[in-house]
Amino acid sequence: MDEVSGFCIKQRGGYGGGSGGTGTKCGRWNPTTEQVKVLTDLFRTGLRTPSTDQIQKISSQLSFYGKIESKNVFYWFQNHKARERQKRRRVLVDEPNDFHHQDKLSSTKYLAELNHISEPERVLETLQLFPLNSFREPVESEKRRLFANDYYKENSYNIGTQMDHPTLDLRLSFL
Amino acid sequence: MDEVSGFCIKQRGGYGGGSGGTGTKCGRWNPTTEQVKVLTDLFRTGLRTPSTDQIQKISSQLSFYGKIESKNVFYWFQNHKARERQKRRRVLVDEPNDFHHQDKLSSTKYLAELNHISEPERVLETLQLFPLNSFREPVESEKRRLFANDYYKENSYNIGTQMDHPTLDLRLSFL
DNA sequence: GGAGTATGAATGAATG
DNA sequence: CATTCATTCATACTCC
Repeated sequence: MDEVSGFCIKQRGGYGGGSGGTGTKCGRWNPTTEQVKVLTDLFRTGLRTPSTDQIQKISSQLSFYGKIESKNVFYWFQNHKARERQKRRRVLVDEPNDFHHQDKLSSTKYLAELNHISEPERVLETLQLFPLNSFREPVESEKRRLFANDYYKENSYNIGTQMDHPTLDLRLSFL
Repeated sequence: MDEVSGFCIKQRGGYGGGSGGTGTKCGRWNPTTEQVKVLTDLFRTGLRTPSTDQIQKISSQLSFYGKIESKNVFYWFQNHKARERQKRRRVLVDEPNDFHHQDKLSSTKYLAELNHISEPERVLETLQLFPLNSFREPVESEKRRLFANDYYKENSYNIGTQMDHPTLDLRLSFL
């Protein structure tokens, strides 16, 4: 990630062949740094969803640096793409406010605040159903539970405002 | 990827937590006791895998107590759930004979955790209970995408005759 | 102050 | 493509 050490020297690269059963638990692919570098370069170049052919070729090339299979390349791109998207989505809605240093409330008071407006909403998760047929004619590819509207922005919760009723219920009411 | 960025670029400038990791340097998120408390309460309530927007909301709330990002919440739940499962599995396998190996563990933390887990714990969220398939039943769903036919050959490197040495050059021209 | 542990972070491997 | 699980790495913390 960003602020982490750059000195992670894993013992990767150990794809030794044979060597008597390889006591090492070669459960999953452990890419070498060269392999990672090449893959990252490819990604940076713009490659996001390589075709089967491309995967084959990449795998062949990378096999020079160590054991690798096509599915590893496939998964690598899948994961890399998904995680970059995820990270972007999070950071987008994350940092804006750093109001976290004015006056520290006690834990009980905070919990009380979380209970504000104990709506009988009872959000049990997995029910993100809400009509979105208002704009845009529903394209066939509009299915998917894309509840995560990318333009999800500020959520005003009145952090430091009126609050009483210091119960320790904490029913996730703010969710 | 950008995992090669020096050391701490991040400073968790004082938000003097109630206790816990105050005074820590920078590097990785060090939750305050209040944050941990709230997260644990949420977990106890039954929340195990919060959705993206739930994560964001939780993060927003917890940011009052100190620096926090969405990914921290994400990882927290991920780890907490995984380790509880891991622990449970370990205990399950670890009980071949009913020896009171309680003396060996001798840790109040362990006891506390046992006490914690044995709680009824109603999961109010997409519980995938129903261990119908928990008994092997090797219904092979390992379809392995389209890469079951991996042409990877261990002895034929240098397919394109273009690399002969890990020079990291690799112009990506083979695509 | 080093061993052992708790835990944050990362990622490979899936599944739907 | 979104989400999840398992495993591992890295580090903060605790206790001799």
